[in-house]
Parts: sequence; C-alpha cells; structure tokens
Amino acid sequence: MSQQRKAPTMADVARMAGVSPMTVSRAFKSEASVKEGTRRRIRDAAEQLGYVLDSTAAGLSSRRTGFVAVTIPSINNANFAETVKGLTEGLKPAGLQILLGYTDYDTAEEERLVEQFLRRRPEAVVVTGGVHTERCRKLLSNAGVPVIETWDRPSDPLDAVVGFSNAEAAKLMVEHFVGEGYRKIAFIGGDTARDRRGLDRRHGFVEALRRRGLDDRRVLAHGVPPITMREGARAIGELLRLWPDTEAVMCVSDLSAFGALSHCQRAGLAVPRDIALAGFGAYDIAEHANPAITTIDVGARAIGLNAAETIVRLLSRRDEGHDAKRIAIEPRLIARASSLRGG
Amino acid sequence: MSQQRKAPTMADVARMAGVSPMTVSRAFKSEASVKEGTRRRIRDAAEQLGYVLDSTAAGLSSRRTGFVAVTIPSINNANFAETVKGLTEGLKPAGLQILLGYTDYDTAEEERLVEQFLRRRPEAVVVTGGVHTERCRKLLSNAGVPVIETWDRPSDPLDAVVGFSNAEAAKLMVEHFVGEGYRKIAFIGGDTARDRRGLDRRHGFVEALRRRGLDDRRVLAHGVPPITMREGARAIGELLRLWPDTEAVMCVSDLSAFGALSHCQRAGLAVPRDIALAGFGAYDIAEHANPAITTIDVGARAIGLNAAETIVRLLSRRDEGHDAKRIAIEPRLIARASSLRGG
DNA sequence: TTGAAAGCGTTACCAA
DNA sequence: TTGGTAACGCTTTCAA
Repeated sequence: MSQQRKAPTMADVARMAGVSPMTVSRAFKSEASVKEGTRRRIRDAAEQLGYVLDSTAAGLSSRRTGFVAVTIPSINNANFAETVKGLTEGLKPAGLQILLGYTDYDTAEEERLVEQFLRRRPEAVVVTGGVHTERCRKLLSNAGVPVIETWDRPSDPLDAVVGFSNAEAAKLMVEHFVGEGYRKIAFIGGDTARDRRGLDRRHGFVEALRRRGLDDRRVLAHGVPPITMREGARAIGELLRLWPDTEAVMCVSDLSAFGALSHCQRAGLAVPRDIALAGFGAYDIAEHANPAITTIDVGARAIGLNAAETIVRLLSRRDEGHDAKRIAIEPRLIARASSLRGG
Repeated sequence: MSQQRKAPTMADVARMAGVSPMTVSRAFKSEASVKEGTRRRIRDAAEQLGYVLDSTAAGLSSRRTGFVAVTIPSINNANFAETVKGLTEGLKPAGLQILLGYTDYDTAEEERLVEQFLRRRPEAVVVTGGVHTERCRKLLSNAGVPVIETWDRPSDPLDAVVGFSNAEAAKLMVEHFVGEGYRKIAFIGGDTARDRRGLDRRHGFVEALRRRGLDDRRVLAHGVPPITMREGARAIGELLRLWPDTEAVMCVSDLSAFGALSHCQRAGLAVPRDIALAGFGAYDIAEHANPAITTIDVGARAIGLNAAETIVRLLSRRDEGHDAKRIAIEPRLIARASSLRGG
C-alpha cells in the first residue's frame, strides 16, 4: 500500500519501549551491550510499529554507509554476473552490501552512474575496465575511497586493479590455432571502441599473428557492443565472402561465436572440417553447442572474490604501502571440438 | 587513490566562493534562482575542491532520496535485463535513479535485500513475482511507498501489479502443439518451488492438457533455478527414457530448450522430425539455434516501462483511487521450425 | 537573489 | 547498562 503515513523513528520506538533513543540504537547493533530484556522490549516495540532503521541517517552520523558501489557494462552477461556474485560473497563477511549499476558499455553513462553513486558515499567503488572519461577518473580519484578496476590491466590505474590482459588472452588462441595447424586465421569483433576489452583482444590477436609472420588482415568489425549472436552471424558471412579460404576464426565472445557457428551450419559448412571456430568467455552455450566451442575462461568469479578481498584489506589498514594493489587473474584456454583437427 | 582525507562539504565550497552554504545548495539545483555569476563562481569552487553533493544528507533533510529499489532474481538473464532497462528509461524523466539488487531466486534473500533497500528509504520498490516471505510482505506493506510486483499476476497483490499470467502463457503453447497435430506432449521444468513463475507455467500447461483430454503425466522437474542448458539436456534424456513416444516438449525456458535440442541432436534425433521442441522467453538463442526454437515473448521491456509509469503516477497523485493498479501484459507465441510439422 | 535558523534521524562521545 | 548532548551535511522555511 502506498499511503504516505510518516515512517516511525527511533524516538517512537524509544517512547513505546520506555527507553532513550540511544538505547534503541544500541539494541539494533549486535555487539552493543543492552540488557536482554530491554533488547527484547525494544525489538517488540519496533516490530509492532513496523520500524525500519534509517541507514541514511545512520551513515550521516557514523560516516559508514556500509555499501560498495559496483558498475558493470551489462546486466545480461554470465561473466559479469559471476564477478558480481564473487563480490557479494566476498564482501558479506565484512558487513558490506553492494549497490549495482550498469553502464551499457558507455563511458558517459558510467560517469553519470559513478557520480550518482559517489553522492551516496560508498565505502569503495568497483568499476569494470580501465577506460573512463576524464571527469570520471577525477571523480574517482577524489572520492577518498578505494577504487578497484576489474577485467583489465590498465597501464595507468586509478588505484587497485584486479584483472587480466585481454591482449594476452587472445594470444593464447592464436597459439592454439597454430598448434592445430591452421595458418589462415581471422578475428571477428565489434566495430567501435566502446568495448575496450574486446578491442584489446583484437590487438593482441593481430599482434600474435604478425609475430608469427601470418596474414593479419583477416579482421572484421561488426556491430556495437554488446556483440551478440546476430553480429557473429553477419560478420562471418562477410568474412567468408572477403576471404573464402579462411581456416580458423576467433570471435570476440562465445555469443558471437555461436552466431557464427549457426550461420556456417545453415550455409552448409561443417565446423571444424570446413572452418574452425572459437569464442571467448566460457559461456554455457560454448559447452552445449554442436560442436562444442573452444573458448577462454577468464575466471570471472575469481575477479570478484579478489576485488572483494582487496577492498576489505584496503579498508582495514589504510596506511600501508601500495603492495598487492595489482592482482593478476590467469585466463585459461578450453580446447573443444570446434577447433580441433580431429574434431 | 584511497586516502581518507575528509570530503569537502557545502560549507567549504561556500567559504571558497564567498557565499552562504544555502546559496551553494541552490546553485546545484537547476530550478533554483541564483545569479549566473554567483552560480559559476560556486561551480568553479566546487570543481576545484572536488566537491560531490552528499545525497544521503540531502535526502535526510528533504525527505526525497530520488531512487527506486529494484530486485530481480538474476543478473544473468536477458529478460530481466530488458525489464530493468525499461524501468531505467521510464524513471529517468522523473529524476529517479534505480538501485539494483538480485535475489538468486530465493525469497529469503529477497527479504534481506528488501530490508536493506528499505533502510535507504527508496521512493518506490519494484520486486519480481508475487511470492514473498511473510515478513517481506509486511515490510513492503508498511514501507509507505508504492510497491510494484512484476512478471506475475498475484491474486493477493501487495499494491500495484504489472505482469502476465504464466499459466495462460503456457496454455498458448499447448494450443500451438495441438494445432500442429501433436498429442503426446511433455513439459520440462525445475524441481523446486523457487521459481514460482516456472511452476505456474507448468500448472497452466498441465491444466490445458487435461482439458483437452490429453495425457498430462509427461512432466519432468529437474534442477534448481535458474534452469539452464545443462538441466534441459539432462531432463530430456530422462524424459525420452520414461516416455520414448513423446512427440512434443515445452521447456520452461529457451535456455533449457536449447540444452534439450543439443542433447537430442547429439543423440541422433532430428528436431522437429523425431521430436518437436519449444521454449519460453524469446531469448536470442531461440532465434539462432538450428532449427530455430518456438518460444513465447513475454514483453519484458513493456513490463519495465509500465512499472515505471505506474510509479510516477502513484508518486504524483497519491490520493486517487486504486484504478490502474493492475496492468496486464500480453505474451505472444513465436512459432518457429523446432515445432512446425513442415519444419 | 541571498542568508540565518531549525530541523531531518541517527550515532559518537562522555557521563552516570 | 543506560542516557544526554552534540554533531553528521544538507534543505526547508522564513526573513531580508
């Protein structure tokens, strides 16, 4: 019901229980010393009045808001979801709640979101990636709380970093392809700089090809992040028109890899016999597709857990050195039928 | 950087700009009347100090926190993501931000989350589904703000409702199957009551079968929500062992339908020739699978938009009657190759 | 257009 | 174990 009857306050509860507001305040913290009987009376009164603690007032007074702001690019992504779960779990023991926001892969939106969050005085901020607007960087630097950049290893970090090199991860795939005997190798990704992590993968991939003296022009950019099945399907169609002799293709994510796989099969191409395919991210679909799709597991959950641990550490002993402010996660290639010669 | 230098306040900005704190406050609201020069001086001072408004203090004073609490079961779900996007867009013009939380399909977790949110004094609360713990219901009823239940049509709503009948939606699929000539029809879903919406689909499905005098025992429950590809694959294996002559199967979601499809194909069964398949939710994968999977589009985005509109309405004219507190969304069946006789 | 005073609901701090 | 008092940083309200 949406009646605007004014919410009861501690004073109301105190009056009803016959104690001072201060005692009510204590009765709601498990550590504080309140006689058991008093505590029960207070709890009962609160229950009866439908009292709910006002944590904005509490935060104002105690200067502890008890939450960590977390921004992710998308709320429809298994990997970011895992990172958030890791964060949630890792922060729970410290009594920290997370408040979640999504940026739609847009740094301007990220800036707005970060500012909104900062106004609520989070005790730490977790952002995805290492690319932000200039103003956003400034806001975060000035916030006076720990800032964790995740999913990347920026060269000019704001504060702490928990991530991996997307470029290095993509190189794993080139090695895998080459190991399987493929030489005409292509990459399919998004066509804007919005998804910086995807762009880094492409750069790493191309560089690895170049180093091995392989043709590095087979790179196609299609669609705005999030890159989905549709973009993968369209891109591989175009790729095969431009370079029909391509032997192996890495897609920027498993979703676009599946779109590509599906397109190939509809076009009568067998995977991996006619063309090898691989994705990125170790999504469920890569495991369940026919054939199963070779991919890279980035340890999304570990990112969240490590970020949480870093926050708790930075929050407890603020003054110690800048040690362990840069945690590396190791991506891992999962070879599957879609790219195996014998597949 | 995470130094704990105390954040500057309005008083600091005021001092620097040579005005009173009150004028600083005004300078940050676009409607308030402040001389242009004064405003610029204040903005500059704020910029220089790295001042960020403290909206917890602002909310305490003005009794307007400017946010809507939103809880969804999962942050890895295209449908809920669409609903959230609809909400975000619909609330932006009203100056309302959303704060997001996820429950993992667990009403106990929902209760904890709702309580945490309520402590921050949201101006409205949006929850998914119509099933909550008793205490959660009480908390929401007492909150004194609009509460919107979505994705369902509970018979005993807390306040406003924007949703559809999952049972009715599932009946659409029975009609479709029967129309295509199938008679031995099955349903695959989750095995707990955690996902009430999935359970409702099953109930509606079974009831529709019964009404038509068809065998209604071919129902399999497998796995805990969220039901994924893996559960779909396992369940259809078991289903075909128990009732090998089954002609058509609806899965509780497109993800499990894809798992089932994949399993069938690996087992050498052709879809729909040997067995027809359908899902729920109009996920990308249903469109891109081979064959494409018949599904039901529930209008996830419309749910979010309508919920936002309802909130804005309830917030502006509080006293009017209980009209339009129950908005119906119409799910729509999308017939695809996976269930078509000619497929 | 600007300012002063009085809260908003809570907790830190000190005293009993 | 309990209570009183003074903030916390802002906006409302009224006055200039």
